[in-house]
Amino acid sequence: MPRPTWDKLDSARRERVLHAAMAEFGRHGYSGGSLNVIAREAGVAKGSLFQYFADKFEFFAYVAEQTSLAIYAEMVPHLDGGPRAGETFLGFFQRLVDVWIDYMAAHPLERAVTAATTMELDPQVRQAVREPVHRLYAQGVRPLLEQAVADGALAADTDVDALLSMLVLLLPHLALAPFEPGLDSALRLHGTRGRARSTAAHRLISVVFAPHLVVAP
Amino acid sequence: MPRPTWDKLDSARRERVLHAAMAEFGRHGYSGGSLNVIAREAGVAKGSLFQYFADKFEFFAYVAEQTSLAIYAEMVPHLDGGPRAGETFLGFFQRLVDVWIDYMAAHPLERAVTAATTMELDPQVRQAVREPVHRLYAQGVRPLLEQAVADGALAADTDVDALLSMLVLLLPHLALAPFEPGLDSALRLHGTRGRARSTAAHRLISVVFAPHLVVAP
DNA sequence: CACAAACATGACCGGGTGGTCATAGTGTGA
DNA sequence: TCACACTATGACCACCCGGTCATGTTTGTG
Repeated sequence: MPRPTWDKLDSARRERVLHAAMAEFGRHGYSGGSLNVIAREAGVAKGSLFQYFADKFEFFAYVAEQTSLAIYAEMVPHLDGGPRAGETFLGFFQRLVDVWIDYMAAHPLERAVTAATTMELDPQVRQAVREPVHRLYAQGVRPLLEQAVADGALAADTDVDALLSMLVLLLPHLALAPFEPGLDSALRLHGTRGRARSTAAHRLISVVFAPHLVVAP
Repeated sequence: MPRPTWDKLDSARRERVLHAAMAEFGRHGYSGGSLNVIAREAGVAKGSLFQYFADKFEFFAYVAEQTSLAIYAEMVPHLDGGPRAGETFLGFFQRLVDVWIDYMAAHPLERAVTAATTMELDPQVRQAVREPVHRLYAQGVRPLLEQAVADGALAADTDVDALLSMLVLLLPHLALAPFEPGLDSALRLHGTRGRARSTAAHRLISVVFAPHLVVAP
């Protein structure tokens, strides 16, 4: 909820401010990000920032939301059709994540902001920033899940809301994982030789070991 | 590397300082944590903190390392024997994670510090704090991996170092996941009906969907 | 007891923070 | 040309930060 002034702003100026804010908040997160730095880098007086946003939190929340929207806009074309002909539901989501990862690779600024919001420690800030993301998921992903349930690809008793919440939490981690030093594709994680059935933590563990297991558990 | 004074300290006082530091750093992370608050909560003059540690970073690194050591000490008895008779290597690690999760449930302070270090944004701080953890893994977990390779439980061409690095990155997330609001066990993630083979991201996705998939991909 | 070494203390420092506000500038419509 | 609403600006505010240091206290030792 930026002030009306923000929308009436000269777009070049608005872009400069947004860009500087993404860079600063992306580097240092919400509490560590400095409004002084943002104003300086954007070539704008600090006072101006408070003409656009009520306070630092609203500013950060706006930056986070805009970033989510930008990513979402990139995903929409791939969401639209649902699974392609002959594509499994799982394969469909795998493809979506690949698209997201490619986007992250091409947009370091958006990636940094995503990381900053994902890594946010303060529960209040984290939740407030996750809420609009949740809305986007509810709009773009929820119908896909419901369709999958209707098609029989997902179990009829699937708790769609719970599944949606989990996706909101997990997918950013997945999209960011390839850019974590030490977790890159050089680890030869492609291909699997094993499988496991167990609790959630167990299955995540199996993900780690799958490419290395000779004997299926 | 705390100053010598720290070790010669009255243990009650030392414990108060450590406790206050874990609480504060656990809540607000490294950059957000306040030495003033720590000193006040510990009932100690701020100047004293600088008699024990050279600066804030060394202090934080020490707190993080002590927390890792405390957790590690709890795990040692379960690491010692390696897999039990009849236990698969994967099942063994699954059991370790369960132990870790139980520990986290019983020790919110250690859990908060783990979260703060895991969520740390600054790459330098994150890496510096992860290094001693890596050493612990190299000491406690690496032999298990090597043994598994020798036993044929893991593929002979397994890159043990890479696998170790990945475990250092992933396991804390797994241990913390059950305490993330919205990711709790109420999601009925136990039991699985499907399996998938694909890239790392794909397999993580399969973890999300496994309990819900009716038809194996 | 005397002396010294070690330690605890909190006032103090420079600097950075989010946020405010009086002022100056700008654009618009009559 | 004037008047008015709007916006850009940066000096300024109170506050908090990590870190220092002179001082007083405690402790160990001969």
